Amino acid sequence: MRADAKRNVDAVLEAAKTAFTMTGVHTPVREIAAMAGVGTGTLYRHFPLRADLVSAVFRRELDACAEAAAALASTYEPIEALERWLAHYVELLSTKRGLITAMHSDAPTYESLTECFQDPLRPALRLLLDNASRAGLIRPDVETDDLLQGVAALCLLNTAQTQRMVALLVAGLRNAPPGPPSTATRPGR
Amino acid sequence: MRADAKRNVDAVLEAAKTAFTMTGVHTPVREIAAMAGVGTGTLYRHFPLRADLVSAVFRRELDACAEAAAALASTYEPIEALERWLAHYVELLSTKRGLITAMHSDAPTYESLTECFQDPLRPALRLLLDNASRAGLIRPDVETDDLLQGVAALCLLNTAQTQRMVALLVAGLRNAPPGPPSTATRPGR
Amino acid sequence: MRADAKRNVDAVLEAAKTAFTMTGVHTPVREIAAMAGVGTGTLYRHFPLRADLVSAVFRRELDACAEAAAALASTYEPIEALERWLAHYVELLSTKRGLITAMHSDAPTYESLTECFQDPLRPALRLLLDNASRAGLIRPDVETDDLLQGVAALCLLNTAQTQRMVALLVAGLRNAPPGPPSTATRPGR
Amino acid sequence: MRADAKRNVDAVLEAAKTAFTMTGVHTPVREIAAMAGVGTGTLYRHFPLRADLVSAVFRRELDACAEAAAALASTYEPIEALERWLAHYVELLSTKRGLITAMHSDAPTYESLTECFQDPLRPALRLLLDNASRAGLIRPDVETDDLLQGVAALCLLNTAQTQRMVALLVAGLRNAPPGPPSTATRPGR
DNA sequence: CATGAATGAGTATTCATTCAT
DNA sequence: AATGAATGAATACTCATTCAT
Repeated sequence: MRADAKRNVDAVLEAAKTAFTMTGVHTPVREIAAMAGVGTGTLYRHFPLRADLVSAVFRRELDACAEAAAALASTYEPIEALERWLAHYVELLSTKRGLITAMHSDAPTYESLTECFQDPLRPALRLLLDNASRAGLIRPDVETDDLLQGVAALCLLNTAQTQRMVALLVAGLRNAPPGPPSTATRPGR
Repeated sequence: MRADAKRNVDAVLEAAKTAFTMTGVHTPVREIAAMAGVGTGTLYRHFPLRADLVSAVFRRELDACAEAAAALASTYEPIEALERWLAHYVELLSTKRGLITAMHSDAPTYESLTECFQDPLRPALRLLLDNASRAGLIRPDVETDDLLQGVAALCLLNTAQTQRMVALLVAGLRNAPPGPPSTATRPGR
Repeated sequence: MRADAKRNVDAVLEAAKTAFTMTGVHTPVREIAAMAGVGTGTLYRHFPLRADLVSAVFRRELDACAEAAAALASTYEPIEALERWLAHYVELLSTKRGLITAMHSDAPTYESLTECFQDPLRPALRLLLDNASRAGLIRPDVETDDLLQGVAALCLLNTAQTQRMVALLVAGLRNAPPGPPSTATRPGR
Repeated sequence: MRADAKRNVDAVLEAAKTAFTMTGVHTPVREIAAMAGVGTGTLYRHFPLRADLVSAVFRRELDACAEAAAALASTYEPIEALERWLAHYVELLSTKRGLITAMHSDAPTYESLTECFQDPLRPALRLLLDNASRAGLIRPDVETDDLLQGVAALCLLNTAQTQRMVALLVAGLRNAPPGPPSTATRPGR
């Protein structure tokens, strides 16, 4: 990549980050381009889809969130590690205005968005889930994607509600430990 | 209400119902009016706000869902009644994915929507929650609105995922079973 | 006219008067009808054109203004009588929001408006002009309609400006007395 | 400015000029754009506000009118120069009747319009007024803006009427000729 | 006579995306 | 590669006027 191209990409990324914070991920392309001091064409060249730009902007945070999992896993007990990581995840999503809505909009521009966010985080959550599961603290049959997307959806709620609902979800994870007790408590399932 | 007016209102309601299912709640006014065979002015006369139309369309389903609570409560055990009712609720919402995001969009048009949906259902869920709570089967500190909105948010997932997540939520609702793991790690929760 | 019809007309007139003061002469028909407690159809029956309603509302003021001319003529000197009457006229027009604009709009509804206003006032101004003219105080060749419409147009300006311009007009009326002096001062005209 | 952009601007200006003459300044944006053979977006890019377009269209005429003042001032006697310039001004406005009412409509779109028109003409009229005033031919206390706007308002009348009224205004401007009638009746005016 | 329901034309403005320069 | 000009579809909402009830 040529030096000037790189410079442009960086400028766009910077501008988009600000714009997303101020106006949300729906901020018009022109506005972002203007802030970055580039033409819209340039922006499109590097980020053909809005989702590309969005995920690029949040890439660092995403990676940091993913990486945090290992540290948490080695510091806290499985359940607490999971809870703390989900809190990270919730905060990551909740502070991005319009992000959750965009993820569930049917606009083709945002189509790949969910995957972009899910991909780097999947192994992280998998690790935490496996730890807890191996320790017999949670049911073993939970799909990471269910949780990743479910929690993301819950981020539509206000912060306090989201936190309460996520806590409930975690409690639900634990309430059905593998083995006879589970079967006993919830017959017919 | 004049006979012809009534006829028009019904036609609009019918058209809107179809439209909302096909194209979502964002369907242009003109289109709905055309489907109903009326002028846009007529539609506006009866439903000045988009939210009015949306809630009118779903009013019947909402009421039916709300009424179902009592019957379920007297037929099934508290937890099962709750689960079955939530299943109703999920089914009600699942066909209306655009609706959920509309509710959380910041568009002023949809501002009153959350309340319109919550209002008739709140007492219904409250009843079921109280029953289970009084029987000591679930924790007593759950807000109906949290659950109503939380489950609604989860309806953004695909059907299977939604069902799994809602099941998890219900599991989380249930009192932490007496036993070392849960009580020990998270006392007072 | 039947008693109830008369009642309706009065109610409409009353409502329109208020409406015109509050919102200007452009106030929607429906609003006026609603204020009067009648249907729009009723309003249209009695005042098919907006101009009909407007002039009906101001009829009394118009007549009062017209009648004032005789009194002024017999109380003041010709010029002062004229000035005072024009001040009346200006006030009559200036306080009617949107009236002047309506008079000059090309909307067919307002087409007859200028005439409605001019008609009753023409003789009044004619009287005053003739008095001054006969006394040799103003040039004798001034058309009442020119002045009526010219002053009306000047009412588009703000109050102070209107007054200054009307004063200038009156001064202009006087500056060209019939006879040799006039010819001398403005050769070539 | 790119060649193609320039071409478009010119086309729009041309189209708008025609449109304003034919249909008035209210002519729909779409129509003007269509006449110019450009998209509405293009029109908006160059003239974000309707007032921008209007003043751009008349800019040339306005400037020409303003410039004429100096020539007239050096060719004719003060009063005649003034009269001739006002005739220019009247001619300029007479074809733009909708414009005058637009200027006084309370529509925010046209808010800046009065200033746009007044600004370039103010110095021109000032010059002529000062010349006449210094020569003792007219009263010295006349505001340019009063006259500019007053004459504009009078342009709402038909051509002949406008001319007569403007002539009257000019007559009013002239110092009250020495003589009993005027001086006696209205001393100090 | 009165009512008020129905009609539906009319328009500004935004913005994603393309493509000529 | 970059630019940014051009495109033009898409949509809500108002209100005068008519006419069925």
